Amino acid sequence: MKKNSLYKGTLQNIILKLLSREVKMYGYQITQRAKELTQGELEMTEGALYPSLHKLESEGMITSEIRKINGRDRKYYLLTEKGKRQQAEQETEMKSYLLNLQTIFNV
Amino acid sequence: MKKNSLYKGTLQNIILKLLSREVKMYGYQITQRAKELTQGELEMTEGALYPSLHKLESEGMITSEIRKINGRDRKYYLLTEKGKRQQAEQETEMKSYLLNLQTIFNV
DNA sequence: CTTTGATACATAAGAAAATTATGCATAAGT
DNA sequence: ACTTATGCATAATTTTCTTATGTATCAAAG
Repeated sequence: MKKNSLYKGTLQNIILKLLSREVKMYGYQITQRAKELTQGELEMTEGALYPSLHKLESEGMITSEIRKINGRDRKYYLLTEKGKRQQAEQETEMKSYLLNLQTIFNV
Repeated sequence: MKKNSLYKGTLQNIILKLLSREVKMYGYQITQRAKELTQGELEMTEGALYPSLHKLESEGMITSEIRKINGRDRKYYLLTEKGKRQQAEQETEMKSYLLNLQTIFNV
């Protein structure tokens, strides 16, 4: 992600979380959603996003389907059952991680 | 750090924060403090910690002084003025980062 | 009295995960 | 015609870790 290198290591977790809140999403949409939610602070780069999506798919966490929208192809991704379990697990870790950082930074 | 790869990218920030709360600290002490504050969840590895400290020193963010304690050498590190400014800046970024993740994960 | 675990620092090799750069293609606005 | 936004993809490089290894002191245990 651009701008703030703190996000390093959180990309996969964020992708799974965003997917868990929708039936399906496509790559570009994920970048825009992340940007909206963070007031423009989190700008996912394509070079990080797409390889990460491919990895998740190869691991069976998500599946894809291509739809032609307005004459253009979009590749939608959706969580598998395995991906849903993984997402729940990673969300637990994320919450613990956030609490730990709050402790260290006395927020 | 061991266990949870979410911490990737936060090491330098955490080191500076811990140093900002003490007059000085040595490497091993930093690992123990981090572990305490996170109930054992954050275990900094030496292979990540020491190179990071050396980098911070080479950048003028911290200085070091060796003290012989109980017949053994300890290398204490302390923030420079530049390091204090850097720490304050990074802490601001960290807080924004935490708020953004809380938004994404609706915590 | 020797071995183990904790303390203490350091570095090299390799892996993981990002950035940067590039490529292709369509649609909409100026 | 040109630029910006949309949309996906991959290669080269860099950053930042993990893992492994090395050195050394001290205390406790057997």
